[in-house]
Amino acid sequence: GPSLPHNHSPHPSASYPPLVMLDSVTHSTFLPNASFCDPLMSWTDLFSNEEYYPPFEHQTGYSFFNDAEESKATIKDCKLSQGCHWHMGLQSSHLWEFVRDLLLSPEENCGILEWEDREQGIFRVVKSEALAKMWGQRKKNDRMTYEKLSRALRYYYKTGILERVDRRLVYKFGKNAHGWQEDKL
DNA sequence: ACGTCATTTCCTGTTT
DNA sequence: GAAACAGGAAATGACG
Repeated sequence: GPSLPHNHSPHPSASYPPLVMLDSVTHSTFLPNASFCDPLMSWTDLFSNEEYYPPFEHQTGYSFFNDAEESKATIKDCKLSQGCHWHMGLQSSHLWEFVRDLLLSPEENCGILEWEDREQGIFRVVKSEALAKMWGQRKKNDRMTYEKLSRALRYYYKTGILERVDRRLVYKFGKNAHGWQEDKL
């Protein structure tokens, strides 16, 4: 597989490592701007805090291989996730689909959501207010808060879209949620 | 114009 | 004490 840089730039003013490209990836279909993350954290934040680099699942086209490829991702690395159909899915109308697509898109995710158990569909909200802002941005609602977003998530327990997990900020996709399982992508 | 759906907003109380 | 969780109730806005 491709070798990825294990060191990331400590500061936005520092030079970025060259964009690593997979053989199968020749161009990006992704939006050129970084508007997805802008309202959530500055570039300074992105490059000065080690915590913003969660374990990363490398992607090629529609398949994953998250086994031994456990390296830290940089924003540039995330560009590798080109070609995945769910990218534009961030336009999805429903909250659970938005959350799902964010979970499946490392670039837009920015460490906001993280899989707790990929196979069982258990995930954790790492940055609650950032998630709320992003959802609010999607709905053009600057008054969105995690408090209100979580209320909407709790309604999903009733419909089987989500299942309850007794841990703070942890949720699980239910039997009526689809499109999140890696072997079905 | 109306009803439904999917939240959004607000709130009071409990828990971590 | 702050941040989450729990839900009830009512308001909203998009849509058919």
